Amino acid sequence: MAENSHHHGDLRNALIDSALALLTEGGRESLTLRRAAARAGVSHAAPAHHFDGLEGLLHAVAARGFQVFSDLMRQERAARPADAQNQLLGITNGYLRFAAEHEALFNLIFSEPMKNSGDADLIAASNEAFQILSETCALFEPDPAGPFVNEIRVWSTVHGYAILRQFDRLRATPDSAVVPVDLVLPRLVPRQRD
Amino acid sequence: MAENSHHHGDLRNALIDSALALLTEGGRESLTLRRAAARAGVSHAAPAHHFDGLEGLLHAVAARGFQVFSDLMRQERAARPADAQNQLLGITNGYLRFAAEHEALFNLIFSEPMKNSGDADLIAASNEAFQILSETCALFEPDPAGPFVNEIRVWSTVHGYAILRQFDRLRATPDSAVVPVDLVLPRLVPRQRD
DNA sequence: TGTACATCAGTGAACGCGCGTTCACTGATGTAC
DNA sequence: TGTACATCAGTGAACGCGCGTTCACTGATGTAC
Repeated sequence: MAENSHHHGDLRNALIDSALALLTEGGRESLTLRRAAARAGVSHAAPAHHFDGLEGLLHAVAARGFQVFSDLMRQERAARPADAQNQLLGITNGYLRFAAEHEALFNLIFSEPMKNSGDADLIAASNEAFQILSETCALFEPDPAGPFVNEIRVWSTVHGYAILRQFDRLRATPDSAVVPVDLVLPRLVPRQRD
Repeated sequence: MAENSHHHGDLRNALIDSALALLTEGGRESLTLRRAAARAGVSHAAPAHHFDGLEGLLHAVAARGFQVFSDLMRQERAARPADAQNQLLGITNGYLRFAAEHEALFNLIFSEPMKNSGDADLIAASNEAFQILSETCALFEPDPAGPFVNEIRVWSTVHGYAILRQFDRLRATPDSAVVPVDLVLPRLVPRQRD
């Protein structure tokens, strides 16, 4: 692909990269189609060839966000011993790292416009992330109350914990220590080997 | 106060009311200073006399949001038997009702611009809501791991549960039943009477 | 291999829009005396 | 009680801004033959 070419080659991905950078630097409010285009070194009309408006770009960014999210969880899980408890801690650690290190992106993927998006890529990426959490919960005995109960318990807890941390609500007073996530997670029973 | 008066009388509160209505009808994106003014039947320049820009209005709306939040929790708690478990269920029910019935407002009060706001009213209202949850947790034995652990466990769980519900993630498949919150909350030990 | 041509991705000017903000103003309210 | 006056809350015109979108265009790419 020639330098100064009229054709970019992979503008779609370049725009998503630019959008992620804008998000990181200035949060959701500083992410616009025009800014993403400028940052990718392209005219402001160019994105229209790749995304269905700003919302289309947001969906694509969120889909990419879920991929980063999944990668972090898998990475943290792989770095730990294979027993259920450690695997779960890996997942939750990845979850919390994502919320902390990619705060604006984390907030975006769980924001209003991502509900019922209908965007196939986004739905797939989101399902994949949730799948990772689910399969790790499968290392434990199912809660007697029914299937999927453990998944929701873990997932609710870690998500809420991430949000409370964003608002610095994890300590009783400004002086006291933060309550660590290990103390907060439900205590599940590892599945018996047969 | 005369009809058609040049002076409104209680414009500040009227603007907050208008803002809440806009929020309910169209979400955060449809809440602007100009629209709130128009809805309150006042010129678009009037809000400047009462709020420090859009952000000031948002903070005031969020403070009011936390009051509604607190009221709902107290109301649900008061409607139940006095034992610890029922009181806690009341609180969480209020929490979840607020998230469901005032979704945009719920999302606003936990949104980026509300972090480190420095707005005294907002901080007070937010502390009050959290206080209600804390005092209800005080009906249970503290977790041996330390103070404030139960608070964070309950709070993380119910908050995460509310978010997952917004994204319809409380069921394993579109056909299966929603996992109810009672199964998800941590099982705490009621405090012994002395 | 070369030529003609269709397709496609990016350009740049132009558009209208709603936004927050400023400003001189006005008219009502409240206070001093 | 009445008058003068300061204060304050709301007006309406005007501003500049960045936004998304449209449109005719151009130049590169890819394909048919």
